[in-house]
Amino acid sequence: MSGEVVCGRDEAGGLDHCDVVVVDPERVRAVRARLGSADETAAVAAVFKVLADPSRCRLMDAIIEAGELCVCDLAAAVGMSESNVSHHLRVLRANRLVRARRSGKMVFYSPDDEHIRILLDMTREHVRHGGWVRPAEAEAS
Amino acid sequence: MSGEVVCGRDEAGGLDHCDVVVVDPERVRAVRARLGSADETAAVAAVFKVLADPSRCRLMDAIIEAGELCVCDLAAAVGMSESNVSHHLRVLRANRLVRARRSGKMVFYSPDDEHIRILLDMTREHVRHGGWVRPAEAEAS
DNA sequence: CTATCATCTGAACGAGTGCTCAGATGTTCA
DNA sequence: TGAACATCTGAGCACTCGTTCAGATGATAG
Repeated sequence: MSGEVVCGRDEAGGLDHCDVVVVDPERVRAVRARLGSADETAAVAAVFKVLADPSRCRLMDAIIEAGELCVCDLAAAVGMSESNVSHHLRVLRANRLVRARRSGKMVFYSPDDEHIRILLDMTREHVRHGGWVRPAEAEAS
Repeated sequence: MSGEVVCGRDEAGGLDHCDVVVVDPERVRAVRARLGSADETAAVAAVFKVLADPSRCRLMDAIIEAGELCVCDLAAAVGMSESNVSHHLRVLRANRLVRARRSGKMVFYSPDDEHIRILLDMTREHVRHGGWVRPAEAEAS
C-alpha cells in the first residue's frame, strides 16, 4: 500500500520521531490544518467534563426545573448530602453553569447559561430515543 | 425560615434519615416529580463523559473533518500513539459515536451520529465566544 | 507456510475525581 | 455577645481513567 513516513518538525525546530506511517498523507495534512488548537480542544472537553457526572447533571436538571433553589432544598430534591451538593455547586459555579444569589443565611442557585439547558435537552432526548447506548451495554462491546 | 423535616421512605420501605431540612417542601416535591429517572440521568452523563476527554474530542474532530480515516492516519493527524488511538476508538465505537469499516488490513472510522457533531460545534462555538471559562481560570475561583 | 503490516488487547502505573466526615465561615436573631 | 442555622472548605480514602508498553490477533503478499 505504499505507506509514507512523515518527518515533521516540532515547534522547537527539532526533528519528529519519524516513526509514524501514514497512508494518505495529503488528507492527514488537510485534517491537521483544519483542527483547532490544543487549547481550544481542551476547553471543549472541559465543558463536557463538568456535565460528565450524574450528580452534577441531576443538580443542573433540578436547578433548571425549579428556576432557583437553595442548597438544602437542592440536596433534598436530588437526594444527596448538603456537603456533596456544595462541592458540586462549586464546580458548576466556577464554570459559570450556575449563578449564586445570597439571601440571608441561604444561597440560591439559578442557571447561568441558556446553552447548557440546550446541551442537556439535546442529549436527554437522544438518550430517550435510543440514539445512544446505555453504559452497561457499551461495556459489553 | 420555619424549615421542615421531610421523612420519606426508601425503596425498602424503611424510614429515611429524617435529617434533611427543606425550606420550600412544595417546590422540592414538584422538582422531584419532574426529574428523570436515575438511569436516564446516568445515561446522559455517560454521553458527556465520552466527550469529556481532549484526546477523544480531537479524534472526533479529525474523523468528522475527514469523513473517514484509518487508525494510523488518525494517529498522525492528532499526534497520538496508535495504541492510544485504538483504545479511545473502542470507547467511541462502544458508544456509537463512530462506525468502523474494515478494508484489507486497515480499519476506517467515520462519524456514526450527526448529533455528536452538533454537540461539538455548539460547545466549540461557545468556547470561542468566551461563553465558558478556561479550565485554568475556573480553578482560581 | 512465513513474514510483514495494521490494528487490537491486557496489564500496570500515575493522575485525577467523587464522596464522606469533621470542622470552619458567615449570617440572623435574641 | 452567644446560640442556631445554612453553607462552605479541607483532608482522606476508594475508585476511575488515560497513557504506555509488550504482546496478541487478523489480514495480505510472496
